[in-house]
Formats: sequence, structure tokens, C-alpha cells
Amino acid sequence: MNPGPKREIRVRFAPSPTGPLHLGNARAALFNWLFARHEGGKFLVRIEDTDKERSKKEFEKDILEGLVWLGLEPDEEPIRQSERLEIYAESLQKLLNEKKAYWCFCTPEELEAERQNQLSQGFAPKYGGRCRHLPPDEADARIKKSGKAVIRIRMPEKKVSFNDLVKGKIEFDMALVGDVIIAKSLREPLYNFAASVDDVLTNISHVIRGEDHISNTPKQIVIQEALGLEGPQFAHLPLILGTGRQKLSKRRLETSLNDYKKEGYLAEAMLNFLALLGWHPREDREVINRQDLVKEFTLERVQKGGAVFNEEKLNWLNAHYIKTAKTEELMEKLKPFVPKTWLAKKKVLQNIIETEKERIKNLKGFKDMAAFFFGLPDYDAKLLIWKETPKERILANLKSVHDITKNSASPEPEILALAEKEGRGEVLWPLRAALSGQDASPGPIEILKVLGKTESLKRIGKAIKKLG
RNA sequence: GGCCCUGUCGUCUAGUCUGGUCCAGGACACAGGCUUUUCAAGCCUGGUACACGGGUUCGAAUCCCGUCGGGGCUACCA
Repeated sequence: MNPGPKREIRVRFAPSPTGPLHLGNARAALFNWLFARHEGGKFLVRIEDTDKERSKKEFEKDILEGLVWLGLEPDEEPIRQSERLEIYAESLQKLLNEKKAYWCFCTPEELEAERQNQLSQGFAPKYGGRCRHLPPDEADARIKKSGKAVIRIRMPEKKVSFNDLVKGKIEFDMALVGDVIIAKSLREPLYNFAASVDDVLTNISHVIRGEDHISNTPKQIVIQEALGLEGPQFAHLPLILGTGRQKLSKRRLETSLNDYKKEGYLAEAMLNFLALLGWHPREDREVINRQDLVKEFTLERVQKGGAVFNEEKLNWLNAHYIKTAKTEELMEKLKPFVPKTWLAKKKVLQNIIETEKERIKNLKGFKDMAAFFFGLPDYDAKLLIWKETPKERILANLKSVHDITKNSASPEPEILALAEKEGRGEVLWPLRAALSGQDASPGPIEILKVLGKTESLKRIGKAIKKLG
């Protein structure tokens, strides 16, 4: 609890690979990373895969990939708890030898009956301590015979408090908790034990995690005390909530960060958004890049209350980052989202991106938005008509534009002049419709430039035919 | 039920520690307007919040007490 004055800052992100990396986890990872970078410390990743049934390699992969995407790569090779069983067994044996932990032979059925009984009488469920005073040699004999026993820690009946770096002082009465199970066997440690051992053995200085772990904290402190090792400081982050302050919806929870990537969100936008969920810089600033995030981040400014996930703001940030991105960079990011044939026409694609940039909401939507540049969609002749303008006038204007485009080296000023004379809507609308085949698109002159003379003439010609 | 955390616009939040400059500021969203060939973008304007009730004080979003609301945990899951 009393970190030395020069203790090295080491934080960890410790997900269990029982599901994809979701928003809550991603934010916990980000805050850890930010804290480490701000303090000049190290950011580590630990895979908590002690639950053999639920842990899956594919989830581990998803989590690690998500971190890479956000640029939150660990400073040391990630470690896996499943590969550290020896270490936990040793610590477990040590506690057993020192009588700080003991074997418990109660069956799950007995325990469940006890729990129900306590609940029905209005008591908080707690282990009664039947096996607490079994003589060690008797326990050893039984363990050799049946092999079926779990390990419990002797919970001291005292109050345990810690100074949470975001919540302040928190105190628990451990008399209410009782002797909790810390392992299913010597080689099957449970979460609270494995995490406690790892945090001290890997020299973690600050444990920054979701507040769903607050009630685990005193147990972990007791375990670390029993081990005789100096524990880390704790900081518990408010949870991300769903609409209505309810739990984040199942759908949202199951939406992995990588799904957002596939939907066309930029890592920068996601990072910015996640940072603002439960944290805020000193100044009123909504758009804040990675570098400034690192510079500004402190745990003191982390919000205490839960934050509702608000996708509209994410969308706005995403559009903002797209709008302000360099075309070259945008092109790189767009690559996985567009047909290969488009990529072959690099220069054209670049011009298209330039014209559509401020309209793009997400990378995925770009394809539909820009498709008309590569092939004129079929459209109804009615689309060419501007408001109440007679067909004949539209036709005449399109013909004039066709002539200008065909004969002039730089047709833009002349088209504009024509539009001034004949009416902007009467000239520009049908031109735009003819070139795009859509009711919404960038301006006609811009499209014309991207399309080039030949293709533009073809499209205008087609429109004239449609009207004629 | 018990234990713990938490409560400023619909949402993210500034302000709370160190009471007055806050009849509460910014952002997203929304509404209206400007611009405009369309859709966007941009610009301008607008509305909406200190959960409630008591104190303390000349004065409270800020301090104290209570109530209510929300969340987490209560596993041989993490």
C-alpha cells in the first residue's frame, strides 16, 4: 500500500479471453496505456485464461488485434496465466504450509444448501467454516485419498480499506466475506488468486480496471498480504452504460471493437471517443489526438459516475476525423472497403476522395457514395427536371452544356456563366443529375472534373436522349 | 436482502476538494436561420440540467444529514 518513492510505474490490461474485445475493455486498456505513457511507465498485457472452459484462443486473438488497431501495444510480451500454473501452485503451497490457506472438502451441494439456508433467513451468504479447523495431517490424508478438495484462504475478520485513485477511500468488512475459495486445486487457481499473485510478481504499480472489480479488491489485498508481498495501488473506472443507464446492451457488449473497425470507424476517432467516456481534459476540448491525450491524462480527472455509450458522438468524431484527414491517408484506410478495380485507378480514386471527403460518415459508406463515378446508375428521366422547369428548357440547357464541354478547353467558367444567365437550378441541377444519376451528390462541376471530358459528354448525351 | 460505488441539459461533460466571478459553460443530438443546383460541410441563433427534502451560511451545484433513483458484487466465472 505504500509504494516507494521511486517505484517504477507498471500497469497492466488483463482481459479474460472469454469474448471479443468490447468497448468497456478497450477503454480500460486505453486508460492504462494513457496512464503509463503519461507517467513514463510501462503498459503490459496479461491474458487471464484460467477458466479452461470459457477461454478461447480466437478471443485472445481478437483482443490482441483490437489493441494493435488502437495502437495500444504492450511494452513487453503478453503473458498468459495458463502458462504460469507452476508459479501459482508454489504460492498456494506456501499459503497452505503457513496455514494461511486450507483444504476444504465441502461439496458444491452442501455449500449451495448452506447458502440457500442463509439467504432464506435474510443473512448474507458466507462460508460457515466447517473445514477451517481440520488438522493438517487429516486434510492431507483425505486429499491423497479422494483428491477432491478446494483451497480456501483464512480471511481475517477485520476491515480492509484502500485509497482508490478515482473513487477515494473504500472500506470493506471482511468478516462479512468469509473464507473464499482461491483455487480448485494446486494447479487450478481462481481469478482472485492468480490476479493477485501476478500483480505483485510482475511488479504492477497501479491496477486500473472497471469498477465491477471493486469488491474483489479487498480480497486481493488480503491475498497479497498473506503472500507477504507489496501490492499495487488501485483505480476503478466507472462502467460504460447503455441507454437508460442500464447495463450496456447485450448487442453492444457483444460488438467487438473489431466490428467497429469493420463498420468503417477510424482508430483515431474510436480512441478519442473512448477517452472522453468518463474522462475529460482540463480545457473544453472534444477533438484531441493521441499525443495530447497522453499529455493531458491524469486519473484525477476520471469521472466517478458511469457513462452512457452515445454512438452519435462517435459518428460525429468519425466524420470529423475523415473530413480533416489527408487524402493520401484516407486512401490507405479506404483500401479494404473498396473494390480492387477502383484501386487500380489511383489518381481517379484520389480525386473522388477529395470531392467526397466531407460527406463520408464512415469508411464503409464510401463505396456506395462513390459508385456512380465508376458507373452511371440507371435513373428516371424525371430526375433531370428541376422543380417546375419545363422539359424543353432543361433539354436546351443540357445541350448548351454539352456544347460547352465538348468545345471548350476549360468549360467550368462558361457553364457557370450559363447558369447565371439561365438560372442556376435550371442548369446545374440537370447537369448534376445527368452526371451522377442521383438526387444527392457533390456539385456538378466537381463531378465533371473527376469524370473527365469524354465520360462527362457521354453522360450528358445520355440525359439528352432520355429527355428527347 | 446484504455490502460497496454513484447521481449537473436527452447524452458526454466543465464547475464540487479551496461556498460568491454559475439565474450554471462546452460538445453531440434536436429546432430555426444564413449559404446553396441537391446532399453534405460550414456559420449564426435557440430550448432543455445542478434527483428530492431538510439544515449550515449574508450567500450552496459546491459543506452536513436524510430520502429516492441508477449501477456493481454477492460462483469451485473473470
